[in-house]
Amino acid sequence: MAAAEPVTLKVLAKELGLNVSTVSRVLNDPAGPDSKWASAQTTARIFALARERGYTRNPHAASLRTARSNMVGVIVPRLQDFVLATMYEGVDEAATEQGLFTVVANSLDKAETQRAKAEMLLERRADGLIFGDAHLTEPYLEELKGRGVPFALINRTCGEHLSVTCDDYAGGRLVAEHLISTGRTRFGVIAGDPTTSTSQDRTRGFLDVMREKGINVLEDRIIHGGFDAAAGQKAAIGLLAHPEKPEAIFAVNDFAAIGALGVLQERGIRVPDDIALAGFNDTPLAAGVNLTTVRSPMHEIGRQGLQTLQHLIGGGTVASTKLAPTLIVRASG
Amino acid sequence: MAAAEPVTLKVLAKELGLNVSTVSRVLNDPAGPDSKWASAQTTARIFALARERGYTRNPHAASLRTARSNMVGVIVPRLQDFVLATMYEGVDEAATEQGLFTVVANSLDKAETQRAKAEMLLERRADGLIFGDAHLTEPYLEELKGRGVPFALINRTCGEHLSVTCDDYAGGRLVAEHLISTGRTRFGVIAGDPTTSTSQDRTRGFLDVMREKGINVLEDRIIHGGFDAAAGQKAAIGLLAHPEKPEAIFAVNDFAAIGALGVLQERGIRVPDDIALAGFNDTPLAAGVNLTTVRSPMHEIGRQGLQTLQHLIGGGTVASTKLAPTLIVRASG
DNA sequence: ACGTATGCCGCAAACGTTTGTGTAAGCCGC
DNA sequence: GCGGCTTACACAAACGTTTGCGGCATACGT
Repeated sequence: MAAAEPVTLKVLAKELGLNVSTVSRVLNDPAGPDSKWASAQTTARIFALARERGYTRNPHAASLRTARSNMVGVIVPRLQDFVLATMYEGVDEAATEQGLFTVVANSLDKAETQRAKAEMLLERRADGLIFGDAHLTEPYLEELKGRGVPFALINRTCGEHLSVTCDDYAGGRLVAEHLISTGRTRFGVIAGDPTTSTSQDRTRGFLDVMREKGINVLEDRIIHGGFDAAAGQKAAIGLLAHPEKPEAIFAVNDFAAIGALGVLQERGIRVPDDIALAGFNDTPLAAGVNLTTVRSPMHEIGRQGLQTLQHLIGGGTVASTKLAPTLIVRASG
Repeated sequence: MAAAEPVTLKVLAKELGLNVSTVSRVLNDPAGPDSKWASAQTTARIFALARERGYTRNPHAASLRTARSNMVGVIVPRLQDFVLATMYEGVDEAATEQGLFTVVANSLDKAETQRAKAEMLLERRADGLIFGDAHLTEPYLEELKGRGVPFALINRTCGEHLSVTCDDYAGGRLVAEHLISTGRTRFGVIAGDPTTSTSQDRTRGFLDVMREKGINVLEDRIIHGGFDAAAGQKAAIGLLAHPEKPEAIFAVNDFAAIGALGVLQERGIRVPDDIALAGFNDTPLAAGVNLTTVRSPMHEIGRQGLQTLQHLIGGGTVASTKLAPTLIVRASG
């Protein structure tokens, strides 16, 4: 067990009687074994020795030289959120395929934290950023654009900034059409954080259908708050406090829906017989509690988010994307 | 809007009429403003200009020179899992406090993927690794130890390897004592993946109490599988297939418990009147569906996991830690 | 007054890559 | 048999840090 000296291009080159530049070029050539940078024989010898010695390029040296880190930073409200965790998985999967790697950070949906984390990632020389926590008014994104930092949004849109999202408006419509088709006429909405596009678009889609069908959803039956189970519980309690209980509730998010479900069960309200309930995203727990919901392609949103960013970095011309949702009808509604 | 040339030590030094070495030393001195590397005046000038120009150290250059990346790699079964996501948040929080940063990867609980991701992280020159996906037999960890790679385990233990976990055995005991105290005598266990310490320790704790109280839990009432809602559903169906239904079910994991809950409700079985149900971890959804469970300090496990690793890297002497769980009694049991 | 300590700072060599440019040898066509 | 073209490599300069060493003052001790 020798001193375990690191195996660098230099030691490979010396052993092969070559210059580091040649070794570097061959090893980096995407053409692989039939690189045009050396004779077939030399190329083979280089690959053989590199493999034998277990050579791995020092990414710090490479990044220093090329001024590219091959790293993209991802900022999400919170990784604990299944939805964002899934999208991040999609981002990371696509990144790995492209030879990139990702670093993720929680913003807790707070502007200052978002900014701090983003700046930290930029200090680490991220080549680009992906935001999963955009709010409808977002001066920081403008600033970044001004600074020429490449970035893309996932999950939530924000103005004209490049984004990959679910077609939330369409998803809201799906739920509305379904619940109306079951014959209900009084509705409540657990609408999530009003400063986000997901909240707004989903409820807008829902309400547009209601309006089109001539159904009036009272303003005070639309309850805003957060996206988690606790917010769902609180909103449900609010909706049930009305003299005329709703016949169906649309929560724009599965977690909020499950929180609401807990309240209903606690009070002995039968679902869906007394009140129907629908969520959004089709997280596994929705299946676990038989919740009607809208499936959004979370993983794919992440994947395309990274691809979009990469095109942007590559200087290509890219446009925002909206992926289609699917209604999943289960026992709750 | 000039060519936006990067602001390096060199440009600072030139502007100040100093040498880069001086600037570097002052900027790196943990003593901060009263560094002993330069006169108070010079130090002030350096800090002033650095701030004005918005200097940020190039981490690639620094890492190249120092051969330390200040990055630790974290490997988890899956970030979608709330429990591991929370632990990772703890890791990352502690890392940020220490001026480190983290990169996380999913292993999907598969040995090959775990190895592949770990090696990728090491190629990126991670200073150390944290595993949240250890299995009871784990040759790779032995190999890493042999190679001198610093690492720590969180969530699950494995042999004598350094770890920070919840005291799962104690948690299992808590559940057993509680369920017995409610007067039930026939039990079923949804035991999760048997190749993990969490599964084994939690069920062993549970069964030890049962044995101590003279209660016999039949072998076929202990159903193994995964840790997710789907596995919970399947296991619950299995348990209900018995002629004598259990009076209480302990799922070693909240998600599995929620899956089981769905099956019970679907069949019109009242919880807890007909069957009591308890989970493990106290995820927010447990509160959402009023599930009795065991609270494990997930975030803190992550934090201490990082601290442990850091001590290990620093050459200190460290021992494994088990953090105490708390029983949370809710409506389900 | 002389030697030594201390404060303050510069010099220069790494760290491991990537990449523009240089240069021999061999082959071609004529 | 000579110019030009390709093949197959070598040379060397960066990229931005960190850090051992050295040097010149001024202050201090005796």
